[in-house]
Amino acid sequence: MASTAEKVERKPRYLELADLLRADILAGRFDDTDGFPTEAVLCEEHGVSRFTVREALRKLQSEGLIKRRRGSGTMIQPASARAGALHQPLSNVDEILQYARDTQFMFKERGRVTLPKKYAEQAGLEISGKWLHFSGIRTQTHDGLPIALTDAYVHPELAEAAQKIETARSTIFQQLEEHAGVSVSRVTQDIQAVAATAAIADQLKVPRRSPCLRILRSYLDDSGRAFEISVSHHPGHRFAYSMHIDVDS
Amino acid sequence: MASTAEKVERKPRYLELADLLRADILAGRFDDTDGFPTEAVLCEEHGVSRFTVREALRKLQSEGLIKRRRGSGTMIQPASARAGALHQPLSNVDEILQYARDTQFMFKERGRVTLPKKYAEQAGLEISGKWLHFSGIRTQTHDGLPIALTDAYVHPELAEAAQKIETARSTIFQQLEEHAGVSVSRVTQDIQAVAATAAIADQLKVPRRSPCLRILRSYLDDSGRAFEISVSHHPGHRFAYSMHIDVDS
DNA sequence: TAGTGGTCTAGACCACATG
DNA sequence: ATGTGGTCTAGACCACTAT
Repeated sequence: MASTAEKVERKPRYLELADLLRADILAGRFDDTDGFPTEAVLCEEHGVSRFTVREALRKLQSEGLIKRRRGSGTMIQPASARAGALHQPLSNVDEILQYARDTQFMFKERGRVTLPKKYAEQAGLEISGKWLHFSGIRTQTHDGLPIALTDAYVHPELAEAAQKIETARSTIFQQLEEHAGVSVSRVTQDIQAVAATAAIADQLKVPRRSPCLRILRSYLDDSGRAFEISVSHHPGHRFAYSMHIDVDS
Repeated sequence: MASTAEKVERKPRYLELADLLRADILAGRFDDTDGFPTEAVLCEEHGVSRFTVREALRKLQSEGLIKRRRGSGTMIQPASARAGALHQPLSNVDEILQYARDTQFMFKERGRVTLPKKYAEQAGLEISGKWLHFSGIRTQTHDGLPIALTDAYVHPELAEAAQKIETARSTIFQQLEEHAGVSVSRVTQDIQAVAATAAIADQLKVPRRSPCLRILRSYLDDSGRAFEISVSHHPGHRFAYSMHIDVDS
């Protein structure tokens, strides 16, 4: 029998609903009216239970799009307070990945090396095997000044799959997810202020020993193994790491 | 009538449960046995519904204490990767507040000033009125070396209530919550690498112009008003800002 | 196949904010 | 007084993992 009812949906309903509402918010579709709909309204409009609605709204809230208050209702969070020009806003998981997904680096492969000792220590890893090394630089579009210098290292066991990585395409961990069958389950970050070494200063076009923000990221899979380590240096004058956190209680 | 049944509990049950389980985890009470209990077990043991259990576990998960996988079960997240000694771990909202709640500063009141222009700009505020200024320093317990130099500014409208702040007690925003009737609803952070000025270098006991991590925090209330701004400088060598992020999807 | 956590329903009561 | 979101119950089915 030919199936007429398309059964394409694989996403949970609450995520579908969240996608819908997110699009509506970003399109400004609630700005004119009396604001954001009530839970009860959303239940009826979309024919789902309150649980599903609340899960969807929880997601949007964690993304900083909405704000909810008992008694008052749900309000759309203004995208304001983006004063400083050169900020890199990151709030939750999605955004930090977005940060990586939406930008493209030009990487170069640098061959296989042992993980630099200081990075391995800070990431809590034992030094083992030869990791595949990439390095790249990101520049601002309008003035061409570099804002990030990144070194990335791929776990020895994935190095083979990592050979297929195209340096002009998306991010490394994204391509690893595609080709090596791993998936990011957790990201850890260490942020520190360091003085630019000569090599870094030259590439970032800043004076030597000038302050740099160093971000060390570990990408962990389900089993907690770090399959990629990246170290980024950002010029202190041109880069601020910005984040917001909602208080739930 | 004398009430025999004590009605002390004000916290929701899922938070009580989360507190219980958190204490058990940190006490290592699940290390020996077969691991963390099942949802069903927790439901029965504590006489609550699955919803309550799941809310509690969601909390612990967001704190990075546990990790859950469909089919496998709930596992305690190893407290590993705490290699570097001087890390300040922050993961979610609660933890950033914890960070403030669990530590105590010794502040001094510095009188009323206009908000420094560069901080006001970065926080997206208009300069208005005289903010009450506090400053303080935090040192490591074991060697007495300073790891943070903080300047905090309280909104003019709350300055009166802020006069009552005891400089030896808990944090400023915590005391503001008590006495001024405001409550933190959101925290924004800007993290940047800067060179230590002479004054800062001297107090942090680091060479002048050495790299510092500068964290600018805005504490916002329900209506989105920043009622406190704080600026902390941390010595780059002795301080790393560490955070982890779980990927939900 | 059995058991886990993930999703979902249809109810209920409550604390809180607003008119 | 009404309506909001926050908490909570008692069920159910499903996707996934382990055995």
